[in-house]
Amino acid sequence: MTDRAPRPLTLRDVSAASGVSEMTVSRVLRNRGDVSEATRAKVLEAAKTLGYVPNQIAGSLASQQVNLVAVIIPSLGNMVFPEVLTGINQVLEDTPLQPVFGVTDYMRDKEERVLYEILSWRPSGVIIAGLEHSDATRAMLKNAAIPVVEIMDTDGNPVDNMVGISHRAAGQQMARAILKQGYSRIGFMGTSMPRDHRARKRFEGLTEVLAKAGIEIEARDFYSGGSALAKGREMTKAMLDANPDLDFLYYSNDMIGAGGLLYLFEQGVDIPGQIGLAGFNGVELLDGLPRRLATMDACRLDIGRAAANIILERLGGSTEPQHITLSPKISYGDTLRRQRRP
Amino acid sequence: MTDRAPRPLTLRDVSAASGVSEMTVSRVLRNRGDVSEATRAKVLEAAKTLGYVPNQIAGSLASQQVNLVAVIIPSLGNMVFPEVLTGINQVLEDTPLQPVFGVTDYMRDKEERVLYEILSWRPSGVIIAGLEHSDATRAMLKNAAIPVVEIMDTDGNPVDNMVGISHRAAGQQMARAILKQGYSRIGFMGTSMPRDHRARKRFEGLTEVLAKAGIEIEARDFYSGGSALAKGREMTKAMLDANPDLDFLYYSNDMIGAGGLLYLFEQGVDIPGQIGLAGFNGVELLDGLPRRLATMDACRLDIGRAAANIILERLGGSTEPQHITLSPKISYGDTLRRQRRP
DNA sequence: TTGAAAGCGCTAACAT
DNA sequence: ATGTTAGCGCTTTCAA
Repeated sequence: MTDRAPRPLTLRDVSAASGVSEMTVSRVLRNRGDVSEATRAKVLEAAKTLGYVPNQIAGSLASQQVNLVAVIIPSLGNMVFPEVLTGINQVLEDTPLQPVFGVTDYMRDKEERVLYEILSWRPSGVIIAGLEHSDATRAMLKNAAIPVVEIMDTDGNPVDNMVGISHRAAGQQMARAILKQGYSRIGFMGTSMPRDHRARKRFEGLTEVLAKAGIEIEARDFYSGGSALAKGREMTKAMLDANPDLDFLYYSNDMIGAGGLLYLFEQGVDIPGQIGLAGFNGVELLDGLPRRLATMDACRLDIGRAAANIILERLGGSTEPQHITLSPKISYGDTLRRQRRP
Repeated sequence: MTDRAPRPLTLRDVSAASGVSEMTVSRVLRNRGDVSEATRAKVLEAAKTLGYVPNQIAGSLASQQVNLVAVIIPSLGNMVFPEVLTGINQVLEDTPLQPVFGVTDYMRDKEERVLYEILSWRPSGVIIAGLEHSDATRAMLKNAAIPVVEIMDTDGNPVDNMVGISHRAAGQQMARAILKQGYSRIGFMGTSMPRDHRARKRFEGLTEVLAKAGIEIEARDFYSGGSALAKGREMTKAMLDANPDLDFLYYSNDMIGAGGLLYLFEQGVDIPGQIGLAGFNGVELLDGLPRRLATMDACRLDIGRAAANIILERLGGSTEPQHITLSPKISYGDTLRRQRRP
């Protein structure tokens, strides 16, 4: 094993090794400006044999350009945000931009700290989940003088750009579908995350439409921690034991919905005849359950891609803030479309 | 809405606003050196009202210290790596260090590119998945002269530190458990990822031990893409249709195992009497299935935490490379321990 | 306890 | 096509 380099190599080293000025070395390494093929080859050769890696810190300071895009998300704990990140990655892959992630754990003050830290790297853009932020956070976003995209949710006023779905509309849409299928005694189960504004908005959208039809949620329950699948099972059992007349269960995510589905399936309950079910997110995973759970796609990959594209366009000179609302479709699966009764 | 700042604020601005030298402002903002309470207050006040955010680019260049830890992983497509990231995050949270992620999609050349890009930020340490890298990648890791931790896998020679489990041993251990329970006609299903060295090593460990007992895998099948749960179902059906005498199915991950389990459960197959099953990863999700699938914990969170701690220790002065092998335990669940036959 | 000077490694701008 | 100069915004080092 070779010894570790005591001091990282600099342009000066490559310059010395190749007999070319630092400036020209820099030009070669960045493919900028006219450089003769001969010197070009010399420089590349020297850089490679030395194992030179450019110092972006110095480069960014000098050029006043930082090829970083800050991405701030609440959690890595389910597949939702990793998928968004994948979308962002896909788009940025072919550009000089690199994503840098920060995780807030759904906490406003942590969001503030993370944003502050990440802004201190002077990124070229920010992608941040949600529209609800502290005043300080909004102020930082505005003062940063860089493109900002707020993602996931479009029910609110963005600082700059936004792309997502309307979770309120999603809840409403689901309520209409439920009513149309003739269900009327409805239970709700979700995570107890007071900070999850999107789940809250879906719930509000649901209850709004139901209320207009004179219907109220008859039971609700919340959980936190543990295996979502197991929780879905337990909560479903408990809710139906306590409210045997329910004919529809709306879950705030597909995993607990899947748990409920498995439980009811094992009990031999007629789905969707006696009880209908729906979740949210459109996780690919569901395609292996005994029944396909009704759900709604949260457009995670598309949101990530769109957000990254907005950043690129804004950096490319476009100046109009973009507000993109994607339209998730209900996927009825096998648990929402009631058999027609004779 | 206020206008956007045309030029980001600098220390100079805070200095001017507070009537204190740049140097002292810098000291206050970093809590370094002795500063009188009076000036301290003045500076903080000025910084806050201006909305000053320090420039780490400049700071890092001047101090030759970059509080970044590079984290290079193959994928965000399942929960394995997000969980590792969570572990890393947890540990780094209370330190000045920030993780920066890069994704390789299980491709060596992409790993090389990503590492090069990320090293150009001069991070203080690198955490990278796996032990199999291109020569260029290994050379960069060595030359970087920073602590490197290779994670997940300990079957091989690390550049510097490593922490993970032996996937070969995991496969062996599972083989022994399978044999001990009296199974002998074994099928294997996994992802067709030639680059997933860890899955390969588990498979090799399995076949080694079986071979010593004079047993060969009787059927194997691989998939790529699509819903793992659905694939598990399909593949299981196909494999058993073609090989009805199999009495054990080993899956390279829990999701396809869960699919197989659901299928067999619906078919009324006696599990684990007629057929035993096992997966790998120990995903929490499994706790809601009709039977608990046998599996092995991949220690993802622990690996992330240990890796981050190693980085901290090495940066703190410790100089001994650490090689940590965690020991996953088989979780027998309900699908591996055969009922005793009378 | 505070300030002044020098320089981190690179690139923009201007020579040649 | 190549080189020179100045300076990015901060911190280290030294002086007061």
